[in-house]
Amino acid sequence: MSPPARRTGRPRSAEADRAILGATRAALVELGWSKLTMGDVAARAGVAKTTLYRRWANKSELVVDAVAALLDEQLELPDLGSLRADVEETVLRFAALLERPEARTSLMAVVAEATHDEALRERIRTTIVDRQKRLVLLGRERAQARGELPRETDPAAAARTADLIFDVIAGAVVHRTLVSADAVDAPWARDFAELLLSGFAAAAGRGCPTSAGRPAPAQKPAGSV
Amino acid sequence: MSPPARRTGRPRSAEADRAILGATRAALVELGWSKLTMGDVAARAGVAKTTLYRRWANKSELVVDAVAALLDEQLELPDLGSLRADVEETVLRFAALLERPEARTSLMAVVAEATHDEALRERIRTTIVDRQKRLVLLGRERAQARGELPRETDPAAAARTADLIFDVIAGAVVHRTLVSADAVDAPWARDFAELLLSGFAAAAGRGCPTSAGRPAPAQKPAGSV
DNA sequence: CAGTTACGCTACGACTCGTAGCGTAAGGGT
DNA sequence: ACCCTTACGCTACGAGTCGTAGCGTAACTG
Repeated sequence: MSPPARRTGRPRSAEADRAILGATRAALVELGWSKLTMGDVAARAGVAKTTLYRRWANKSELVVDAVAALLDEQLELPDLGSLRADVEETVLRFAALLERPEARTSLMAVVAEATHDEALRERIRTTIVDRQKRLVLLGRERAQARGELPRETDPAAAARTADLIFDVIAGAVVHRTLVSADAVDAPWARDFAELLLSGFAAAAGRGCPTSAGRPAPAQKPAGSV
Repeated sequence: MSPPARRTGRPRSAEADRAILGATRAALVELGWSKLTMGDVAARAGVAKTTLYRRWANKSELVVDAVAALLDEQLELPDLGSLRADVEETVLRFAALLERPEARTSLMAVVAEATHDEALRERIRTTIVDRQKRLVLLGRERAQARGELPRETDPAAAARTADLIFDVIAGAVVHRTLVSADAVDAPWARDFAELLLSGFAAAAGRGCPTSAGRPAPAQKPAGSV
């Protein structure tokens, strides 16, 4: 995207970049995705509409970048001394981010567009998904250092598990917030962390899975997961 | 929605209703959400554009109804004899549904619109969310009958747990499919069910969280991948 | 200073939206 | 049968958006 080329000519205005992304977020707050127009963003940013099109091919790509910047600013992994506490806090922070109108309205819209736009899908993957997956990897590292989780022997299985955890956490919070339209509050985060750490039986009010009333179901052969 | 009124005059054509919803789904497959136009749907359905607007105020409401019909057709709870198997199968069925282009592209788009449209949010809640939550309630009933889950004493807590499970399952599948853009296949469903039933420790290795021991060959330092 | 690239501005055709107005089709009440 | 009411198809329309082209000017490089 930024080949070493372009050493000559007038450089692009970094000021304009910031103004445009800021204007995009402001417009998302007021108008939402569907009523946001390129012309409006340009006017807010004090820039010509053509300048937008020189940098982004369409509305979707512009909004992806605006949202990615927001995520990077806001999401950090807490270190509260236990896996459970870190999960709860991360869930709450992510939920707080989704409270922002510009995040709510655009995240889903961009994903929707991406369902029939391969280039946009790739941009989301690199700009948002991969960037946030590091939180899971880091959290696992810390939990392992604390002895809360075993260290995996199979790196491929470990990567699969990390992806799974990422989708479960991010997916649950997004679904609760945007689809079910319910609040992600402290009690919910606590229940959710409990479910993640101990599974169904615990979430239903108990400790270990084997105490659920009958012997735990047959396990898979070693080496899986 | 259908007040006892309107007993006089020409009745609305049920044929037109079906044609319109069918045309909407077909258009979603070919064009996706953003390029779908009311005029195009009308043409496909063989009706006048004004007929669409007499029934739905805008594109979002039309698509919500088209998708809700699709969900009702497709989602049933399997009964395979164990909670684990039922969860896996439900995950796979839901994923198969999300493979359909008309479902992928419109579910997210409609949710995005709903973030700044209270009426649409309500329509989604009653038309989609509440309808599918029954799957969770039914699944729990069966698991309790089999002795796989304890019966809750507190109905309020039980309801909270059911909502939680619903968001976790639906959210994880949607996120995996549409955001991470990875396949929800049998191995993933198996890992996911394992996580839901037994929690982190099981997904990362085995047994109860307290047994997290296991000799740990020092793995890569932080920040890999 | 010459070459190159970015910027602001204006204008434009193509398209979609959602509505209004009209004449016609299809039922119900008496 | 007759009117009344409502739905339908059709056409036309103003408003708004999209994305691009063309122009003159600004900024930076060697």
